[in-house]
Amino acid sequence: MSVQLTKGESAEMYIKAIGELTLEEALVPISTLASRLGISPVSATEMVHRIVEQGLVEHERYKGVRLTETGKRRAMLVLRRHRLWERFLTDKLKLPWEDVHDLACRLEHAVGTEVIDALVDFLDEPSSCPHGNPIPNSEGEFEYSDGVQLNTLRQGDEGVILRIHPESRDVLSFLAQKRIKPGAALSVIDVDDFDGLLTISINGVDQIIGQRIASHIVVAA
Amino acid sequence: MSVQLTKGESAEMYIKAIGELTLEEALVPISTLASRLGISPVSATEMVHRIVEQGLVEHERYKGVRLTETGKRRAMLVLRRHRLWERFLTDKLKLPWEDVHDLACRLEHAVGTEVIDALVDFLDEPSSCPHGNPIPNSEGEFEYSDGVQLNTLRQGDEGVILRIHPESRDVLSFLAQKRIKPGAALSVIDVDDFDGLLTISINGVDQIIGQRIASHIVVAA
DNA sequence: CCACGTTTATAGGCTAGCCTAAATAGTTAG
DNA sequence: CTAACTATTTAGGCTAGCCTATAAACGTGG
Ligand SMILES: [Mn+2]
Ligand SMILES: [Mn+2]
Ligand SMILES: [Mn+2]
Ligand SMILES: [Mn+2]
Repeated sequence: MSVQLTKGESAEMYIKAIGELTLEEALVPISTLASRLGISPVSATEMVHRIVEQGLVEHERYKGVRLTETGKRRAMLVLRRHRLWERFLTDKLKLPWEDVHDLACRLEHAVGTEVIDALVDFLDEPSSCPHGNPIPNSEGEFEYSDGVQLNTLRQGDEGVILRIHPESRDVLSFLAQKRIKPGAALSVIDVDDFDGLLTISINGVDQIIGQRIASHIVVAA
Repeated sequence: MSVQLTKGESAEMYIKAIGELTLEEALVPISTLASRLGISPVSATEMVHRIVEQGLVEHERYKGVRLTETGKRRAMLVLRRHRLWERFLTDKLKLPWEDVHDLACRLEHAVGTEVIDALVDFLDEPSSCPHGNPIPNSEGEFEYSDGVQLNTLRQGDEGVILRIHPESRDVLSFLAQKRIKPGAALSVIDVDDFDGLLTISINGVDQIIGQRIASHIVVAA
């Protein structure tokens, strides 16, 4: 009769986070990981030791962590589940763009391949999440299309928004409110000399946004 | 940025199980609960104390447990989520009848009202799970249509299968294999004098089934 | 009415994940 | 080359959920 409750969702969140942070730096400091997960550095270190034991990551002392091949595959499969659930929640259930990220973060741990494969069929093999990030295939492989962070653009530059990365509820609801989404064309009207505030024209409207938020917006190169 | 992992799935499983077992006896002995959940009686007793503290159940010493109003509502909402996910998994994802119960048992804890309400719309407000059990409404209310357990029928009795209850992977795959599902008409050809083996005619085929499995099959009165 | 079986409690233990405070080790800028 | 800063470890603690072994309390059949 036994029912079996999950355990080990944490490990999945750790490797997923490492996978996402690896896009920025090859070696992720445990402190960065800890703050991303909202966990104390001490606890993060403990958990890192556990997942090192499990062969999911390598740790270079005082430098940071890196996923092993196994770990990378596992992490990408979590990301796959996450992004597929996001597609389902937005496309089929019509839930708000800014809500689905957190909801998918719960669902991503609940069920495995059987459901996910069926979900892929049901959704007609989508290639990206609603926020523009690519969905890894069943082997955990995927490619990011080339793009640059909006905060690196200068006055006069133009481009189309490719994706929002990394995703978080705060960032997404801020952007939803300003109607800034993947697919939108934009041009940089001005970049402030002091704080780097960007004045951009998007959907025919001028908006002023800061460096922090701009770093989450990836624009086609 | 904190991520928040669930905890408390166990409590949901306990109250759900109590809710289901209450159909048979008003006061559920902790031992019954324990064996249903595949947990030791000592651990089940501990957990019962915790959910008593939380006001979800009442415990009559040496008799058993009973859901409080709050507990009943909560339990029925878990059941609601469970049965809705089952419908989704069978109707939309085309997953096997006998697989969806266990899968839904994972999904039922993952997300709350926002997703479930949207799911109800998406599924066009289904009234029962694929195994014939009614889906409680958003207040946790529902009604079982009248029915009797197949093992209480005698030779010559006829009826239509209403539902399978209680559900479990073993029971469902056994029945799937024998193509015994809700909606099917059956008649009792014979009841064995010694072990109560039932010979039934269903879908034009004769089948012999035991008392244990027959007790999971509810037939229209 | 009392012995036997069931139910509950007690005692002692375990793992996963989290925490803080304080000590120590490594890196790097000046 | 060392002080300051950062990264990690150590120590000590906590909760939720599980476990086994053993003891005590209860309730009922004969
Ligand atoms: Mn998650
Ligand atoms: Mn996304
Ligand atoms: Mn469950
Ligand atoms: Mn069902």
